[in-house]
Amino acid sequence: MSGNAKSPAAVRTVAGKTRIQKENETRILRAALDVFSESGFHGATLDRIASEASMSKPNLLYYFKSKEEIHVALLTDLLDVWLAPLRAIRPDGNPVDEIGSYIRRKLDSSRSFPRESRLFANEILAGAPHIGDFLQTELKQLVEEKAAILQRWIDEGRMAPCDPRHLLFAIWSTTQHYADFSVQVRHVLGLGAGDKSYYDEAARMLDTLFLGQLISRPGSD
Amino acid sequence: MSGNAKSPAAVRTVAGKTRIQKENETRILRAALDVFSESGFHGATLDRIASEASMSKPNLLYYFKSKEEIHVALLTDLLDVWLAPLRAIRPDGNPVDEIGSYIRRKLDSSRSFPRESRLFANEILAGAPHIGDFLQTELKQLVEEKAAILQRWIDEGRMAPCDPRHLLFAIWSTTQHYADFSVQVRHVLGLGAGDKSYYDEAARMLDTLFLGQLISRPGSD
DNA sequence: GTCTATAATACGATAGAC
DNA sequence: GTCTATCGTATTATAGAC
Repeated sequence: MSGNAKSPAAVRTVAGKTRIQKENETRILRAALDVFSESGFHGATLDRIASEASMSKPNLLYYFKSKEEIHVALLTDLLDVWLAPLRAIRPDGNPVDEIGSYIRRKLDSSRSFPRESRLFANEILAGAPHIGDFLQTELKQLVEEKAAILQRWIDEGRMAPCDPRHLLFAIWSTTQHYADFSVQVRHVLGLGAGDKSYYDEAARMLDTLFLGQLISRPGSD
Repeated sequence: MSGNAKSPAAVRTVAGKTRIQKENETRILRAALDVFSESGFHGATLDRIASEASMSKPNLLYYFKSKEEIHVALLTDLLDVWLAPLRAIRPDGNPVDEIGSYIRRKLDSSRSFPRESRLFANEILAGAPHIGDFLQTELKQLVEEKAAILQRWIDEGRMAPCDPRHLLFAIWSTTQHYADFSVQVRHVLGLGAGDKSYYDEAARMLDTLFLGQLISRPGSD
Protein backbone atom coordinates (compact mmCIF):
# COMPACT_ATOMS: atom_id res chain seq x y z
CA MET A 1 0.00 0.00 0.00
CA SER A 2 2.06 2.89 1.25
CA GLY A 3 5.73 3.83 0.91
CA ASN A 4 8.17 1.55 2.73
CA ALA A 5 6.83 -1.93 3.44
CA LYS A 6 10.25 -3.57 3.60
CA SER A 7 10.06 -5.36 6.94
CA PRO A 8 7.57 -8.19 6.64
CA ALA A 9 6.32 -8.45 10.20
CA ALA A 10 6.07 -4.75 10.97
CA VAL A 11 3.20 -3.11 9.11
CA ARG A 12 4.29 0.47 8.64
CA THR A 13 2.23 3.55 8.05
CA VAL A 14 3.12 6.38 5.72
CA ALA A 15 4.87 8.05 8.63
CA GLY A 16 7.28 5.10 8.79
CA LYS A 17 6.11 3.98 12.22
CA THR A 18 4.32 0.82 13.20
CA ARG A 19 1.10 0.96 15.13
CA ILE A 20 2.83 -0.36 18.23
CA GLN A 21 5.52 2.29 17.94
CA LYS A 22 3.00 5.07 17.85
CA GLU A 23 1.06 3.58 20.73
CA ASN A 24 4.14 3.25 22.90
CA GLU A 25 5.40 6.73 22.10
CA THR A 26 1.99 8.10 23.02
CA ARG A 27 1.98 6.18 26.29
CA ILE A 28 5.43 7.46 27.14
CA LEU A 29 4.59 11.07 26.32
CA ARG A 30 1.39 10.91 28.32
CA ALA A 31 3.20 9.52 31.34
CA ALA A 32 6.05 11.98 30.92
CA LEU A 33 3.64 14.92 30.84
CA ASP A 34 2.25 13.77 34.18
CA VAL A 35 5.65 13.44 35.77
CA PHE A 36 7.44 16.46 34.26
CA SER A 37 4.54 18.81 34.96
CA GLU A 38 4.32 17.63 38.54
CA SER A 39 8.02 17.56 39.42
CA GLY A 40 9.84 19.63 36.82
CA PHE A 41 12.64 18.36 34.61
CA HIS A 42 15.17 17.59 37.34
CA GLY A 43 12.58 16.32 39.79
CA ALA A 44 11.24 13.84 37.27
CA THR A 45 12.86 10.41 36.96
CA LEU A 46 12.80 7.91 34.12
CA ASP A 47 11.81 5.28 36.67
CA ARG A 48 8.56 7.08 37.44
CA ILE A 49 7.83 7.82 33.80
CA ALA A 50 8.46 4.21 32.84
CA SER A 51 6.33 3.03 35.74
CA GLU A 52 3.42 5.30 34.80
CA ALA A 53 3.74 4.14 31.20
CA SER A 54 3.73 0.50 32.38
CA MET A 55 7.02 -0.07 30.61
CA SER A 56 10.56 -0.99 31.55
CA LYS A 57 13.12 1.79 31.64
CA PRO A 58 15.32 0.32 28.88
CA ASN A 59 12.28 -0.13 26.70
CA LEU A 60 11.34 3.48 27.24
CA LEU A 61 14.85 4.46 26.19
CA TYR A 62 14.41 2.38 23.07
CA TYR A 63 11.82 4.92 21.90
CA PHE A 64 13.50 8.08 23.19
CA LYS A 65 17.27 8.25 23.39
CA SER A 66 17.33 10.33 26.55
CA LYS A 67 15.29 12.01 29.24
CA GLU A 68 15.91 15.34 27.56
CA GLU A 69 14.56 14.05 24.24
CA ILE A 70 11.25 13.20 25.89
CA HIS A 71 11.12 16.62 27.46
CA VAL A 72 11.84 18.40 24.17
CA ALA A 73 9.22 16.28 22.38
CA LEU A 74 6.61 17.34 24.92
CA LEU A 75 7.52 21.02 24.64
CA THR A 76 7.52 20.93 20.85
CA ASP A 77 4.12 19.27 20.75
CA LEU A 78 2.85 21.86 23.20
CA LEU A 79 3.86 25.04 21.44
CA ASP A 80 1.32 24.95 18.62
CA VAL A 81 -1.54 24.25 21.00
CA TRP A 82 -0.26 26.95 23.28
CA LEU A 83 -0.28 29.62 20.61
CA ALA A 84 -3.59 28.70 18.98
CA PRO A 85 -5.66 31.17 21.06
CA LEU A 86 -3.36 34.06 20.20
CA ARG A 87 -3.31 33.16 16.51
CA ALA A 88 -7.10 33.29 16.51
CA ILE A 89 -7.26 37.05 17.20
CA ARG A 90 -8.75 38.63 14.05
CA PRO A 91 -7.83 42.10 12.84
CA ASP A 92 -11.34 42.76 11.53
CA GLY A 93 -13.07 42.18 14.86
CA ASN A 94 -13.75 44.65 17.63
CA PRO A 95 -11.75 44.93 20.87
CA VAL A 96 -14.40 43.60 23.23
CA ASP A 97 -15.20 40.51 21.17
CA GLU A 98 -11.63 39.66 20.18
CA ILE A 99 -10.00 40.26 23.56
CA GLY A 100 -12.94 38.67 25.32
CA SER A 101 -12.70 35.55 23.18
CA TYR A 102 -8.96 35.42 23.63
CA ILE A 103 -9.27 35.54 27.40
CA ARG A 104 -11.92 32.84 27.37
CA ARG A 105 -9.79 30.60 25.17
CA LYS A 106 -6.73 31.11 27.33
CA LEU A 107 -8.70 30.42 30.50
CA ASP A 108 -10.18 27.30 28.89
CA SER A 109 -6.63 26.18 28.05
CA SER A 110 -5.68 26.71 31.66
CA ARG A 111 -8.60 24.63 32.87
CA SER A 112 -8.32 21.88 30.27
CA PHE A 113 -4.53 21.61 30.03
CA PRO A 114 -3.12 22.47 33.44
CA ARG A 115 -0.26 19.99 33.06
CA GLU A 116 0.78 21.56 29.79
CA SER A 117 0.65 24.97 31.42
CA ARG A 118 2.85 23.85 34.29
CA LEU A 119 5.27 22.15 31.93
CA PHE A 120 5.62 25.44 30.08
CA ALA A 121 5.91 27.42 33.33
CA ASN A 122 8.65 25.11 34.59
CA GLU A 123 10.56 25.57 31.36
CA ILE A 124 10.35 29.37 31.45
CA LEU A 125 11.16 29.51 35.15
CA ALA A 126 14.28 27.45 34.46
CA GLY A 127 15.38 30.05 31.93
CA ALA A 128 13.81 28.48 28.82
CA PRO A 129 16.86 26.33 28.00
CA HIS A 130 15.00 24.38 25.32
CA ILE A 131 12.61 26.94 23.84
CA GLY A 132 14.62 30.14 24.06
CA ASP A 133 14.91 30.25 20.27
CA PHE A 134 11.19 29.78 19.85
CA LEU A 135 10.49 32.67 22.21
CA GLN A 136 12.90 35.00 20.44
CA THR A 137 11.68 34.21 16.94
CA GLU A 138 8.27 32.63 16.46
CA LEU A 139 6.57 33.94 19.59
CA LYS A 140 8.13 37.40 19.28
CA GLN A 141 6.95 37.67 15.69
CA LEU A 142 3.43 36.51 16.52
CA VAL A 143 3.21 38.94 19.42
CA GLU A 144 4.34 41.80 17.19
CA GLU A 145 1.73 40.87 14.60
CA LYS A 146 -1.09 40.77 17.12
CA ALA A 147 0.19 43.80 19.03
CA ALA A 148 -0.09 45.77 15.80
CA ILE A 149 -3.78 44.92 15.66
CA LEU A 150 -4.28 46.08 19.23
CA GLN A 151 -2.27 49.22 18.52
CA ARG A 152 -4.57 50.05 15.63
CA TRP A 153 -7.56 49.76 17.94
CA ILE A 154 -5.81 52.10 20.35
CA ASP A 155 -5.08 54.58 17.58
CA GLU A 156 -8.74 54.45 16.60
CA GLY A 157 -9.69 55.36 20.16
CA ARG A 158 -11.38 52.06 20.86
CA MET A 159 -8.98 51.12 23.64
CA ALA A 160 -7.06 53.02 26.29
CA PRO A 161 -3.48 53.84 25.30
CA CYS A 162 -1.17 51.14 26.59
CA ASP A 163 1.63 48.91 25.37
CA PRO A 164 -0.26 46.05 23.67
CA ARG A 165 2.52 43.59 24.40
CA HIS A 166 2.15 44.22 28.11
CA LEU A 167 -1.59 43.75 27.76
CA LEU A 168 -0.85 40.30 26.35
CA PHE A 169 1.51 39.62 29.27
CA ALA A 170 -1.33 40.52 31.65
CA ILE A 171 -3.71 38.14 29.89
CA TRP A 172 -1.13 35.35 29.88
CA SER A 173 -0.27 35.75 33.53
CA THR A 174 -3.81 36.04 34.89
CA THR A 175 -5.14 33.07 32.94
CA GLN A 176 -2.15 30.76 33.39
CA HIS A 177 -2.04 31.61 37.09
CA TYR A 178 -5.10 29.42 37.65
CA ALA A 179 -3.22 26.39 36.32
CA ASP A 180 0.32 27.10 37.48
CA PHE A 181 -0.59 28.31 40.98
CA SER A 182 -3.70 26.19 41.38
CA VAL A 183 -2.46 24.82 44.70
CA GLN A 184 -2.27 28.30 46.13
CA VAL A 185 -5.64 29.29 44.65
CA ARG A 186 -7.32 26.25 46.14
CA HIS A 187 -5.68 26.63 49.53
CA VAL A 188 -6.61 30.30 49.79
CA LEU A 189 -10.18 29.60 48.71
CA GLY A 190 -10.43 26.55 50.97
CA LEU A 191 -11.13 24.10 48.15
CA GLY A 192 -10.20 20.43 47.84
CA ALA A 193 -7.59 18.89 45.59
CA GLY A 194 -9.52 18.28 42.39
CA ASP A 195 -11.91 21.20 42.77
CA LYS A 196 -11.90 23.51 39.76
CA SER A 197 -15.08 25.37 40.63
CA TYR A 198 -13.15 28.62 40.93
CA TYR A 199 -12.90 28.93 37.15
CA ASP A 200 -16.40 30.40 36.83
CA GLU A 201 -15.60 33.20 39.23
CA ALA A 202 -12.22 33.62 37.55
CA ALA A 203 -13.92 34.14 34.19
CA ARG A 204 -16.16 36.84 35.69
CA MET A 205 -13.18 38.54 37.30
CA LEU A 206 -11.19 38.65 34.09
CA ASP A 207 -14.18 39.98 32.15
CA THR A 208 -14.57 42.77 34.66
CA LEU A 209 -10.86 43.47 34.70
CA PHE A 210 -10.14 43.48 30.99
CA LEU A 211 -13.47 44.43 29.47
CA GLY A 212 -15.19 46.52 32.10
CA GLN A 213 -14.21 49.27 34.41
CA LEU A 214 -13.04 47.88 37.68
CA ILE A 215 -13.03 50.98 39.83
CA SER A 216 -15.65 53.70 39.69
CA ARG A 217 -14.15 57.14 39.84
CA PRO A 218 -16.19 59.99 41.31
CA GLY A 219 -18.45 61.48 38.64
CA SER A 220 -17.87 58.78 36.07
CA ASP A 221 -21.45 57.58 36.37
CA MET B 1 26.29 40.67 79.66
CA SER B 2 23.92 38.39 77.86
CA GLY B 3 22.56 34.92 78.55
CA ASN B 4 24.92 32.07 77.83
CA ALA B 5 28.63 32.96 77.77
CA LYS B 6 29.84 29.49 78.64
CA SER B 7 32.32 28.74 75.87
CA PRO B 8 35.37 30.95 76.39
CA ALA B 9 36.62 31.29 72.82
CA ALA B 10 33.30 31.70 71.07
CA VAL B 11 31.75 35.03 71.87
CA ARG B 12 28.05 34.45 71.62
CA THR B 13 25.25 36.89 71.05
CA VAL B 14 21.89 36.84 72.77
CA ALA B 15 20.66 34.61 69.95
CA GLY B 16 23.22 31.98 70.95
CA LYS B 17 25.21 32.27 67.75
CA THR B 18 28.73 33.44 67.23
CA ARG B 19 29.49 36.14 64.71
CA ILE B 20 31.15 33.66 62.40
CA GLN B 21 28.12 31.39 62.58
CA LYS B 22 25.80 34.15 61.52
CA GLU B 23 28.15 35.23 58.75
CA ASN B 24 28.45 31.73 57.36
CA GLU B 25 24.74 31.06 57.55
CA THR B 26 24.13 34.29 55.69
CA ARG B 27 26.66 33.37 53.03
CA ILE B 28 25.07 29.96 52.60
CA LEU B 29 21.54 31.33 52.37
CA ARG B 30 22.58 33.96 49.88
CA ALA B 31 24.28 31.38 47.66
CA ALA B 32 21.38 28.96 48.06
CA LEU B 33 18.89 31.63 46.97
CA ASP B 34 20.90 32.09 43.78
CA VAL B 35 21.03 28.39 43.01
CA PHE B 36 17.53 27.34 44.11
CA SER B 37 15.84 30.22 42.31
CA GLU B 38 17.75 29.50 39.13
CA SER B 39 17.43 25.70 39.05
CA GLY B 40 14.62 24.76 41.41
CA PHE B 41 14.96 22.42 44.37
CA HIS B 42 15.86 19.27 42.45
CA GLY B 43 18.03 21.08 39.89
CA ALA B 44 20.11 22.69 42.61
CA THR B 45 23.10 20.84 44.04
CA LEU B 46 24.95 21.30 47.31
CA ASP B 47 28.15 21.40 45.28
CA ARG B 48 27.07 24.56 43.48
CA ILE B 49 25.72 26.17 46.63
CA ALA B 50 28.92 25.39 48.51
CA SER B 51 30.98 26.67 45.61
CA GLU B 52 29.04 29.93 45.40
CA ALA B 53 29.37 30.32 49.15
CA SER B 54 33.14 29.69 48.89
CA MET B 55 32.81 26.86 51.36
CA SER B 56 33.38 23.13 51.39
CA LYS B 57 30.32 20.94 51.15
CA PRO B 58 30.82 19.25 54.54
CA ASN B 59 31.27 22.64 56.13
CA LEU B 60 28.03 23.80 54.59
CA LEU B 61 26.35 20.73 56.06
CA TYR B 62 27.78 21.66 59.42
CA TYR B 63 25.47 24.70 59.42
CA PHE B 64 22.44 23.11 57.79
CA LYS B 65 21.71 19.43 58.32
CA SER B 66 20.34 18.87 54.83
CA LYS B 67 19.57 20.41 51.48
CA GLU B 68 15.93 20.56 52.43
CA GLU B 69 16.71 22.47 55.62
CA ILE B 70 18.38 25.22 53.60
CA HIS B 71 15.39 25.34 51.29
CA VAL B 72 12.91 25.59 54.14
CA ALA B 73 14.99 28.29 55.82
CA LEU B 74 14.89 30.36 52.63
CA LEU B 75 11.13 29.94 52.22
CA THR B 76 10.45 30.77 55.85
CA ASP B 77 12.56 33.91 55.66
CA LEU B 78 10.76 34.87 52.48
CA LEU B 79 7.17 34.64 53.62
CA ASP B 80 7.08 37.73 55.83
CA VAL B 81 8.69 39.88 53.16
CA TRP B 82 6.35 38.40 50.61
CA LEU B 83 3.22 39.33 52.52
CA ALA B 84 4.29 42.80 53.61
CA PRO B 85 2.65 44.58 50.65
CA LEU B 86 -0.68 42.87 51.28
CA ARG B 87 -0.55 43.56 55.00
CA ALA B 88 -0.09 47.24 54.21
CA ILE B 89 -3.55 47.66 52.67
CA ARG B 90 -5.48 49.98 55.00
CA PRO B 91 -9.24 49.75 55.52
CA ASP B 92 -9.60 53.52 55.89
CA GLY B 93 -8.08 54.38 52.52
CA ASN B 94 -9.79 54.68 49.17
CA PRO B 95 -9.73 52.02 46.43
CA VAL B 96 -7.55 53.90 43.96
CA ASP B 97 -4.86 54.80 46.48
CA GLU B 98 -4.81 51.50 48.33
CA ILE B 99 -4.95 49.20 45.31
CA GLY B 100 -2.60 51.47 43.39
CA SER B 101 -0.06 51.40 46.21
CA TYR B 102 -0.43 47.65 46.57
CA ILE B 103 0.27 47.09 42.89
CA ARG B 104 3.29 49.37 43.01
CA ARG B 105 4.67 47.58 46.06
CA LYS B 106 4.13 44.16 44.48
CA LEU B 107 5.75 45.28 41.23
CA ASP B 108 8.67 46.74 43.18
CA SER B 109 9.03 43.40 44.95
CA SER B 110 9.10 41.69 41.59
CA ARG B 111 11.82 44.01 40.32
CA SER B 112 13.90 44.06 43.50
CA PHE B 113 13.52 40.42 44.55
CA PRO B 114 13.16 38.34 41.39
CA ARG B 115 15.05 35.41 42.89
CA GLU B 116 12.71 35.33 45.86
CA SER B 117 9.75 35.43 43.48
CA ARG B 118 11.09 32.53 41.44
CA LEU B 119 11.87 30.53 44.58
CA PHE B 120 8.26 30.99 45.64
CA ALA B 121 6.95 30.17 42.15
CA ASN B 122 9.00 26.98 42.03
CA GLU B 123 7.63 25.93 45.39
CA ILE B 124 4.00 26.54 44.39
CA LEU B 125 4.48 24.91 41.00
CA ALA B 126 5.87 21.83 42.74
CA GLY B 127 2.66 21.62 44.78
CA ALA B 128 3.80 23.68 47.78
CA PRO B 129 5.24 20.68 49.67
CA HIS B 130 6.87 22.90 52.29
CA ILE B 131 4.47 25.82 52.66
CA GLY B 132 1.11 24.17 52.11
CA ASP B 133 0.19 24.76 55.75
CA PHE B 134 1.13 28.40 55.51
CA LEU B 135 -1.08 28.86 52.45
CA GLN B 136 -4.05 27.19 54.10
CA THR B 137 -3.82 29.08 57.36
CA GLU B 138 -1.86 32.33 57.51
CA LEU B 139 -2.22 33.38 53.87
CA LYS B 140 -5.87 32.32 53.68
CA GLN B 141 -6.67 34.33 56.81
CA LEU B 142 -4.84 37.41 55.57
CA VAL B 143 -6.58 37.22 52.21
CA GLU B 144 -9.97 36.96 53.89
CA GLU B 145 -9.18 39.96 56.05
CA LYS B 146 -8.14 42.11 53.10
CA ALA B 147 -10.89 40.76 50.85
CA ALA B 148 -13.40 41.99 53.42
CA ILE B 149 -12.03 45.50 53.00
CA LEU B 150 -12.36 45.29 49.24
CA GLN B 151 -15.86 43.85 49.59
CA ARG B 152 -16.87 46.84 51.69
CA TRP B 153 -15.66 49.16 48.95
CA ILE B 154 -17.70 47.16 46.47
CA ASP B 155 -20.79 47.35 48.69
CA GLU B 156 -20.28 51.11 48.92
CA GLY B 157 -20.30 51.31 45.13
CA ARG B 158 -16.69 52.43 44.88
CA MET B 159 -15.60 49.37 42.92
CA ALA B 160 -17.19 47.09 40.36
CA PRO B 161 -18.75 43.95 41.81
CA CYS B 162 -16.24 41.11 41.69
CA ASP B 163 -14.77 38.45 43.92
CA PRO B 164 -12.07 40.38 45.81
CA ARG B 165 -9.97 37.26 46.25
CA HIS B 166 -9.76 36.82 42.50
CA LEU B 167 -8.79 40.48 42.18
CA LEU B 168 -5.87 39.72 44.48
CA PHE B 169 -4.98 36.70 42.33
CA ALA B 170 -4.93 38.97 39.29
CA ILE B 171 -2.60 41.43 41.03
CA TRP B 172 -0.32 38.65 42.20
CA SER B 173 -0.10 37.01 38.80
CA THR B 174 0.45 40.14 36.73
CA THR B 175 3.13 41.57 39.01
CA GLN B 176 4.98 38.32 39.71
CA HIS B 177 4.90 37.45 36.02
CA TYR B 178 7.61 40.04 35.37
CA ALA B 179 9.97 38.21 37.72
CA ASP B 180 8.97 34.58 37.17
CA PHE B 181 8.64 34.79 33.37
CA SER B 182 11.26 37.49 32.85
CA VAL B 183 13.06 35.37 30.27
CA GLN B 184 9.95 35.23 28.11
CA VAL B 185 9.22 38.93 28.63
CA ARG B 186 12.72 39.88 27.57
CA HIS B 187 12.78 37.55 24.58
CA VAL B 188 9.42 38.79 23.30
CA LEU B 189 10.44 42.42 23.79
CA GLY B 190 13.88 41.81 22.27
CA LEU B 191 15.79 42.87 25.38
CA GLY B 192 19.13 41.65 26.71
CA ALA B 193 19.77 39.48 29.73
CA GLY B 194 20.00 42.01 32.53
CA ASP B 195 17.64 44.56 31.02
CA LYS B 196 14.79 45.49 33.36
CA SER B 197 13.67 48.58 31.47
CA TYR B 198 10.29 46.99 30.82
CA TYR B 199 9.20 47.65 34.39
CA ASP B 200 8.25 51.26 33.66
CA GLU B 201 5.88 50.23 30.88
CA ALA B 202 4.62 47.40 33.06
CA ALA B 203 3.71 49.88 35.79
CA ARG B 204 1.76 51.99 33.31
CA MET B 205 -0.03 48.93 31.98
CA LEU B 206 -1.09 47.74 35.41
CA ASP B 207 -2.30 51.23 36.34
CA THR B 208 -4.44 51.32 33.22
CA LEU B 209 -5.69 47.80 33.78
CA PHE B 210 -6.54 47.96 37.47
CA LEU B 211 -7.25 51.65 38.03
CA GLY B 212 -8.48 52.92 34.69
CA GLN B 213 -10.84 51.74 32.04
CA LEU B 214 -9.00 49.71 29.47
CA ILE B 215 -11.55 49.53 26.72
CA SER B 216 -13.84 52.35 25.69
CA ARG B 217 -17.36 51.20 25.06
CA PRO B 218 -19.52 53.12 22.60
CA GLY B 219 -21.21 56.04 24.36
CA SER B 220 -19.21 55.76 27.57
CA ASP B 221 -17.52 59.06 26.89
C1' DG C 1 34.88 24.99 62.56
C1' DT C 2 37.00 23.22 58.66
C1' DC C 3 38.97 19.85 56.04
C1' DT C 4 39.84 15.16 53.18
C1' DA C 5 38.07 10.96 52.30
C1' DT C 6 34.39 8.19 51.58
C1' DA C 7 30.04 5.89 52.31
C1' DA C 8 25.41 5.22 50.35
C1' DT C 9 22.35 5.71 47.05
C1' DA C 10 19.68 7.43 43.12
C1' DC C 11 19.61 7.89 38.49
C1' DG C 12 20.54 8.13 33.40
C1' DA C 13 21.99 5.18 30.08
C1' DT C 14 23.90 0.80 27.90
C1' DA C 15 24.97 -4.30 26.98
C1' DG C 16 23.38 -8.22 25.49
C1' DA C 17 20.13 -12.26 25.75
C1' DC C 18 15.73 -13.59 23.92
C1' DG D 1 10.71 -4.86 20.80
C1' DT D 2 11.30 -6.15 25.35
C1' DC D 3 13.67 -7.83 29.05
C1' DT D 4 17.39 -8.51 33.07
C1' DA D 5 21.53 -7.05 34.60
C1' DT D 6 24.66 -3.59 35.20
C1' DC D 7 27.81 0.27 34.34
C1' DG D 8 29.18 5.02 35.37
C1' DT D 9 28.31 9.01 37.38
C1' DA D 10 26.33 12.64 40.18
C1' DT D 11 24.86 13.77 44.54
C1' DT D 12 23.44 13.77 49.43
C1' DA D 13 25.35 12.99 53.59
C1' DT D 14 28.72 11.21 57.14
C1' DA D 15 33.25 9.80 59.44
C1' DG D 16 37.01 11.24 61.47
C1' DA D 17 41.51 13.85 61.47
C1' DC D 18 43.12 18.41 62.58
